[in-house]
Amino acid sequence: MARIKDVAKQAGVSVASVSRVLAGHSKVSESIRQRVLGAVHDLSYRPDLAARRLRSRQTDTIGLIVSDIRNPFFTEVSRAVEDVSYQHHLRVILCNTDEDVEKENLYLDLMRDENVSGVILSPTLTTLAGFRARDYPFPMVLVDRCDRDTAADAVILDNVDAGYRLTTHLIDNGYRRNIFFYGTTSATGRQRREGYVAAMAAHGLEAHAEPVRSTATAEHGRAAAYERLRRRPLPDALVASSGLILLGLTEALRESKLRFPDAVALAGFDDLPWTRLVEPGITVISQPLYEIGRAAIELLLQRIAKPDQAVRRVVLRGELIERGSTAKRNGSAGVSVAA
Amino acid sequence: MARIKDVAKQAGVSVASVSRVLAGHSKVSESIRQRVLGAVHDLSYRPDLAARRLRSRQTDTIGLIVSDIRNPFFTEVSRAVEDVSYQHHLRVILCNTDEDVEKENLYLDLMRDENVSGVILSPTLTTLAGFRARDYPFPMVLVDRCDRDTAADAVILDNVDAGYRLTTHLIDNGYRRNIFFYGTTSATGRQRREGYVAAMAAHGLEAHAEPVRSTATAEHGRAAAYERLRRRPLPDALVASSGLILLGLTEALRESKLRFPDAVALAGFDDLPWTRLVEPGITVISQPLYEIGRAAIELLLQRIAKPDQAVRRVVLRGELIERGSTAKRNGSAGVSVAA
DNA sequence: CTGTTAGCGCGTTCAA
DNA sequence: TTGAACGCGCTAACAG
Repeated sequence: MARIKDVAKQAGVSVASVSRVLAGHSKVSESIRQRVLGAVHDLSYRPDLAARRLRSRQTDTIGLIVSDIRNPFFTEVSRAVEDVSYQHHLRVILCNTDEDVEKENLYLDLMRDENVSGVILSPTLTTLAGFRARDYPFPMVLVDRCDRDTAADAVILDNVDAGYRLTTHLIDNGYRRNIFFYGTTSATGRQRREGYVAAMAAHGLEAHAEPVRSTATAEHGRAAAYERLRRRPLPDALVASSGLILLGLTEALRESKLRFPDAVALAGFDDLPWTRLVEPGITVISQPLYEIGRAAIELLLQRIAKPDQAVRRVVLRGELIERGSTAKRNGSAGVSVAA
Repeated sequence: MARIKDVAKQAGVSVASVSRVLAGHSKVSESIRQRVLGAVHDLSYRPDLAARRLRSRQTDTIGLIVSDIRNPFFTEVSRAVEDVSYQHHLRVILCNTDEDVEKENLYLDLMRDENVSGVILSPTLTTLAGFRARDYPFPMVLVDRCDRDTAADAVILDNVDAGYRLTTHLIDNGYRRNIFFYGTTSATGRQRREGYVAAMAAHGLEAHAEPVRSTATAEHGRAAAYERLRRRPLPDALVASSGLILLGLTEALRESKLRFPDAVALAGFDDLPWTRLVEPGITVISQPLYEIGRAAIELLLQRIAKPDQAVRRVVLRGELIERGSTAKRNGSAGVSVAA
C-alpha cells in the first residue's frame, strides 16, 4: 500500500506538496501538480481515510436513524438520503431503533463517537419530548416526526390537515361511524388522530380512536381491527394512521370476510402499489416519500454548512387519492349535502 | 472533549494503563482499573474512533451494496444485516448501485478506502462474471446472486429448482402456455428461467421467456406484460422471476381487465403481504428473506475471523405457496395426470 | 503489572 | 510556491 511519502519520493517533492495537490485548494505549480498526479497514478495511491479523519476532524459521513427500514416510508426516505449523500461524497450509516429509546440512544452515542457530519433522525416519542437539536454535538434534522415546539430542523407532512381531509372525505361520502386506528409510538399517529377528531367534531360526530402499538409490523393493527370487527354493530369505516396499520386493517377485513366498501369502508396513508391492486382500490393520503427524504438530507447539508442559521421546517401536504374503498354511499349524507 | 491523556492525569496513571483498561484484554490491577473507570466517568471520556482506527487499522464497519434498497428483497436482507451487525458492534454503510457497474465499482473502491472489515454485495452481472472474492482487499460475501463457479462465499436461493417447481405447479394445474418474464440484470432471473425452461421441456411444452430490464422498478415488467396481453391468443399463465416483476405483471393484468386465474393465471416470487391480499391470492415461491440476510452477515463474520478458510455457500430452498391465482383448471392436464 | 515512547498517515503550520 | 517538522489521539512495543 503506497503512502503519501512514497508518492512524494516518486514525484521528487515533499509530502506537503502531495497533500496540497490532492486537496486542490492551495496554489501549486503546474509542473509539481503533474508530477504528483503521475506518481499517484503510478503507485495507485489512495489517501488513508483514517489518518485524514484524525487530522481533519471530519468524516464525511452521515447517520440515518429510523425505527425500521422495512417500513416502506423509511425505505423510500433512505433511498433518497443515500442518493443525495452519494452525490455529495458522503457515506450513510444505517440504524434501526425499533422504537426502542435505549437503542436510539446507543445509536445517537455512536454518531457522536463516529463524529459524523450530521444525522437524520426519526425520533421516538420519548426523545422528541423537549427535543433540541443543539443539545447534540452534531447537526441533526428530524424526519416524519416533530412537534410544533420542537427546536430542530424537520421535514414532515401536515399530519393534522391530512387526518382532517381523509376523515372529511369519508363523512362526505356518507360514512359517519368511523374508527381511527393510530400508532401510539410516534407523534405522527397522534397528529393525524387530532385531524380526525377535529373533522368528526366539525360534523357533530363522535370520534372513536383506537390506539395501536404499531411497532414496525402490521400485526398490531390487524389484531386491533379484528377484535373490533367481531363486535356489532359494525362501524361504517376503518381509518389507518399509517401504511403499516392500513395493511393490518386490510388483512383483518379479509380475515373477517368483510368486503369494502359494502360492509365497511377503508382508508389510510401511503400510496403503495398494493393499495391500488387490492380491489376496488384503497383510498389513501399519499405522501411524497422520496421528496421527504430529499428535503431532509438537503436541510441537513445546509445545516452543516451554516450551523447557526435559524431552525427551518419543511411541511409537505399529502394528496388525497380517492379509490373504491370509500365509494359514495347511496342515500348518504354526502348526497344529501350535495343536493 | 476529554482525551486519553486527560483521563490518565485525572486517574494518576499513564495513558497506556487507560488504554489497557479500555481494551480489557490486558492484565491490570483492580485499583488502577477502578481509578481509570472513575476518571472515564467523571470526564465523560469517549475514545476517539478516528485515532483508534488509524492506529489499529480496523474500522468495525461493514459495507452493504445492493441494487436498490426499495426492492423488498433487499429491504429485508438489509434489516437482518443491520440487526446482526449491531449485536456485534459493527456499523453498516448502505449503498445502492441501481445495477450500474460504474456506481458499483465506485462503492467497492469506497469500501477499500474505508478499510471496512467486510462487504456484503449483490453483484451486477458484469461484476459477477469471473468474480473472485480474493481479488478484493477485504472479506466479501455475495448475496442473492452467484454462479456455480463463482469463487466467493455466497447465500442464494436454489433458483433453478425454484423456477422448476413453480412452473411444474402451473403445468400440474392445467396451465400449458406459460410465459416467463425474467429480469436480465441479475444472475437470479436467468437461473430461475433455466428451471422454467427445464420444467416446460420435461412436459414437452414450448418455453417462452420474455426478458425484462427490471431495474428496481416494476414498470418494465408491467410494460412487457401489457404488450403481450394485447396480442391473441392469450397465454395460459404469466410467471414472474422476481417480486418486482410480479408486481408489474399484476398491474398489467389489472390494466388489461383480465382476471386471474380465469383469463390468465399468475405466479411469481416473494411472499409479500400484498400477494395474499390481491384476490384470490397470488401463488409464489417464498424466500426466507431475513434468513438470507442473517446467513450472509454470519458468513461474513466467519470469513473475517478466518480469512483463509475454504469458500462456503449457503443454498436455501424456496417454499411454494399455492393460492387462487393458479387454481386448478377444469378438465385440465393436472386432473388427467392425477386420474 | 506499569510507564515511557514511538509511530499509525496525514494536514498544516512556519520559514525559507 | 515549497519543504521540514509537528501533532491529531491512540495502541503496542519495550523497558523497568
